Amino acid sequence: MIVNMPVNGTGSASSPTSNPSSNNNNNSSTTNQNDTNTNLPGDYNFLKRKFDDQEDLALGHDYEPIGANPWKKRHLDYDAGDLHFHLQLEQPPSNPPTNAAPAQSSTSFINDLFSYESSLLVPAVAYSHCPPSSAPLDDNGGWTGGELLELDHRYNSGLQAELGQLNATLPPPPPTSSSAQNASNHTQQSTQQNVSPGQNPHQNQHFLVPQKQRIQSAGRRTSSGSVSGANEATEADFEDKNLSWLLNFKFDEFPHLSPHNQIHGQAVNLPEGSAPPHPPSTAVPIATSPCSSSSPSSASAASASASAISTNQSLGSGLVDQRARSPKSCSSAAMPAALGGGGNGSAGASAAGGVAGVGSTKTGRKFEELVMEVTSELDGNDMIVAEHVVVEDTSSKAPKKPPFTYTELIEYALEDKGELTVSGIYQWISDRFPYYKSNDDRWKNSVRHNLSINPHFRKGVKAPQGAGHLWAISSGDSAENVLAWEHKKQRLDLFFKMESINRERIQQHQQQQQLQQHQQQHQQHSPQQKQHSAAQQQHMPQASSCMYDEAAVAVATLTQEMMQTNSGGGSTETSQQQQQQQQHHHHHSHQNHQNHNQHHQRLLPFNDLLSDDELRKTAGQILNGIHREVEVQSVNSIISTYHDVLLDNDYLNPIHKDVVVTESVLRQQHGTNLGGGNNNQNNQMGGNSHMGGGNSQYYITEIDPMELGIQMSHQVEPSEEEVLFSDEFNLNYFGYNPGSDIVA
DNA sequence: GTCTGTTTAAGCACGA
DNA sequence: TCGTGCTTAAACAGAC
Repeated sequence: MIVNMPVNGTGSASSPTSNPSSNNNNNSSTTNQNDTNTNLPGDYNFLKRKFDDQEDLALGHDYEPIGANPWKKRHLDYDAGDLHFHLQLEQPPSNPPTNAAPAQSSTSFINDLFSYESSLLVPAVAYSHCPPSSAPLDDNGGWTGGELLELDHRYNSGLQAELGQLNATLPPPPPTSSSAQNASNHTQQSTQQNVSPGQNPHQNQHFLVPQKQRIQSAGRRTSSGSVSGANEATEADFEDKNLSWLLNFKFDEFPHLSPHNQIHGQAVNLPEGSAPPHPPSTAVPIATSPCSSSSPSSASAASASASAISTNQSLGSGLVDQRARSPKSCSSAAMPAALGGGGNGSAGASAAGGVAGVGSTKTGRKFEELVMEVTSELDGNDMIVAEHVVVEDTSSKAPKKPPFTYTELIEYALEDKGELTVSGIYQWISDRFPYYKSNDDRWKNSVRHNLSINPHFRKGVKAPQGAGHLWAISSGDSAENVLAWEHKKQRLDLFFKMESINRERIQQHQQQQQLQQHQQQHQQHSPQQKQHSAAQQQHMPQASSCMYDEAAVAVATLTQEMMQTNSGGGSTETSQQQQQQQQHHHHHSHQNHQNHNQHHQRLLPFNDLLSDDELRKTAGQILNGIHREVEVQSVNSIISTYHDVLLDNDYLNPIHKDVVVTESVLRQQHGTNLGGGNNNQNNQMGGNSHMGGGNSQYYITEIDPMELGIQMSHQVEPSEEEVLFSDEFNLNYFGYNPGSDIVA
């Protein structure tokens, strides 16, 4: 729909392709200079460059003209009809037109996960019961295009609820002796290969920094001299990164909350004789969703566990029929029909694929209820998730194919470097994705192919040396592309960050195993202690011998990080300290549960989150406010951090229009005055002096006005030049329905 | 010969 | 079933 936002009638009209960052022309060169790849840990500057949409102009190169950009479509379709209030959880630009790129902070880690729903994590091979100690642990294949799309489709729905539940989990308990023993053989080896001692997630946040070679990019973007020290420490991580954990990582439903636990049937029941670790929990093990299997039937056979594992083994790694393991087909197969897991295509329902339970709100439960349930069940159930977890042996696996298309990989590279030769693109990709380090050059052909056929990429001038040309991103980035890029940036960001968490988890697990081994060795010299240990193990729930679930551990890490951040101390506990805390917590559960519950209530933003319905209602109010041209109060013109958004701000209260526009994903568009009038009013869109020219400024959003309860003032059959649906997305979504236009 | 860039084609997955 | 998006493969030509 189009919301008429009357603007100051002065100023020059800008082209429809102008976007909030379009007035950054004068700064582009400066930005480039400042962005000379001085990548520091946690520096995602290259991810921000998308917002310098005029940057190409600053290059001074002549690019081949481009035509229509089919590239956009795919990345916008999934947003149709969904509120994009996830942006509230990010860091809105302090000055949207010029600083549209959200700054990364330590809390962006959380924000990213709030921006995604947990269900983007792909089904895990889980055990319906604790596997035998010798049970092989394996991952279930590589990233696929389908998984990539799955990430997209799961982008917008139900994230608050899931994250609330995510946060309700705690760090994993220390493994029992048996579990440590069982896991030590395979995991220790894997962790030795996958973990650089001493790493922590924060160190890993500079994963985007090229490890070996900084590609010179024709002077505009120089090599980074900052690549040293910490970067070297992560080189092994690059070499050994294995993302299978993320592939195998999904909450089919949340143990505490899903009202549909029963539909998982035996798959979610603890093995007979193994009491739930924390009765009277309703918790179930991480739902088994053996989507690794190429056979939907096997996937739906939630019996999972061993069979699924063996299937995974057979699948092996690498290029094994990735399409057959598309999470879509997989998840849909695995998803119980009882969940009404329809959801074809639409963003809101897309999450249903395999994420069934995820959309807690989709199941008719208010988010607050879920939060209450989470917080209430924290007592005694904190460890549940962590006790039904799986650690995979990823040591022997070849790198998985990243869940990004070639187009995206190229785009990332070009966004990072501005412009690259083909070989530079090769290098950039292979530096960051070990999958492409292989000698197999077929993927290079695909890269070249994509460069050629995709108008999003433009061939620039000849490379200074050698054959080939410099390639760059098309300068035709409009506002919607900025949004699409924001999404993709988050995906990439999340991709690496979750990987970082995984490494941390493995490291902790290794330390725990070593500790357990040490204890066992000590016990061997003390029969009495050994006997005591045996007795302890006898009383230990069988589930405790299960491996840690990567999801749970990752979530626990998230929670820890959040807690630490919220505590304000900024203290960075070592893994051992955290481990000790976990142990302490485990052993003093009752008291600590209470404390922890309070801790959660104090630190976690559950009570500040709104349900989907409420969000939509709120959005409707906001947009109605815009529509009615009520002067919106300025409360916080800058929402800078996660805390601001979730803890300090009440976005039910009136906020500045700038914020509204940003958070409502309104896109600037210029057009003729559809509704007439109101052009003289000042909408206080400060900084957008380029707008106007006698024409109204409109904002386009994906929000369905009818869904928001916005009454159409009247319906106008727009003339050809009045059609503001300039992009393919809107054409597809609104179908030229003039009733979708909101005019003032 | 190798690299680069273009073009065509086939196949698969997915959604409408 | 069809259209679309993506991947992969292959052929070809030009530049180095």
